[in-house]
Amino acid sequence: MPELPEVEVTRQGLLPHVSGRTITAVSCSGKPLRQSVPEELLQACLCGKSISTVDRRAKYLLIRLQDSGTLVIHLGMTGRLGVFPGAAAQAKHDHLILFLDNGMEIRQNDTRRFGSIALWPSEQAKELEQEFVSRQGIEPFSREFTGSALLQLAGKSRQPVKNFLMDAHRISGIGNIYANEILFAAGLHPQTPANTLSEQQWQQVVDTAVRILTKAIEAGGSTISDFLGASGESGYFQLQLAVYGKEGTPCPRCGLALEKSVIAGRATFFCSCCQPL
DNA sequence: CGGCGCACCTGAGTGC
DNA sequence: TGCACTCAGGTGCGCC
Repeated sequence: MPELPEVEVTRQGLLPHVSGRTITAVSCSGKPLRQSVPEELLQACLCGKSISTVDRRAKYLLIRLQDSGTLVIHLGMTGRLGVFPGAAAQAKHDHLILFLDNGMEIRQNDTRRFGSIALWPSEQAKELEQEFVSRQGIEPFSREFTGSALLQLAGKSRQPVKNFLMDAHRISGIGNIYANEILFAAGLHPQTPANTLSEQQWQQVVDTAVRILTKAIEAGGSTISDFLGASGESGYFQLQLAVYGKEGTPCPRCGLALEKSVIAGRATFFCSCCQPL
């Protein structure tokens, strides 16, 4: 599910309910996620610690502890985080529960288990975070996200621009849905080889991406008041989508039927008139 | 090295 | 109703 906007909305929803709270106990389902969950490490490093804040980097949530340790959660395709009263029934596929000192619980739920949970213990947090950051692509809400930076990143790559946008090692946070939406809004065919875009066109991609991601976060923000106990359910929202999942329906700009194809194994939606190759 | 295909996993939807 | 099959918004590995 989550792309950058959903993760950011989860962060914003989580923050007021967890910052300053102390974790009193930890419970794991025992089932592996993408990697196995380091249960003993979590028990040792989380119990008795208070949460200072929650940050986001790319699609990862960074739950910061007062001792500078960091709990790193990736939601994968189906992951959710929510804050529940202890009395609330647990859900199928809850894999991590953090018990808080006010009787509430942070619950991580992930049906397909494509997510991940890791911990940077305080002693190694700095270097582990540096290593982590070095693997991530440009953050769309950072100053480095510019047309000239993308032009340079693209270099000679003939990779379709859609794959380029979705490549987390180059740009972080843009998944299949928003890649489709951004390219439609920017008037670029998803198959356009990355090395053929001008700096101006990259700048157009940058501006469009920021606009669409911002709108999506705002749309999600309106549901944050329901965050508590909702398992993120209402924290997930859908920006009004122009093309994703809409093959056969009229293009919102020109009225021609939208098309669907598969690029790199991912469903791709576009208007062949507004996004010429 | 770059780029593609695939595997990881469960569940929802579809068609017979 | 049941079964078989397809598809799903992420990521990283292996392979050419």
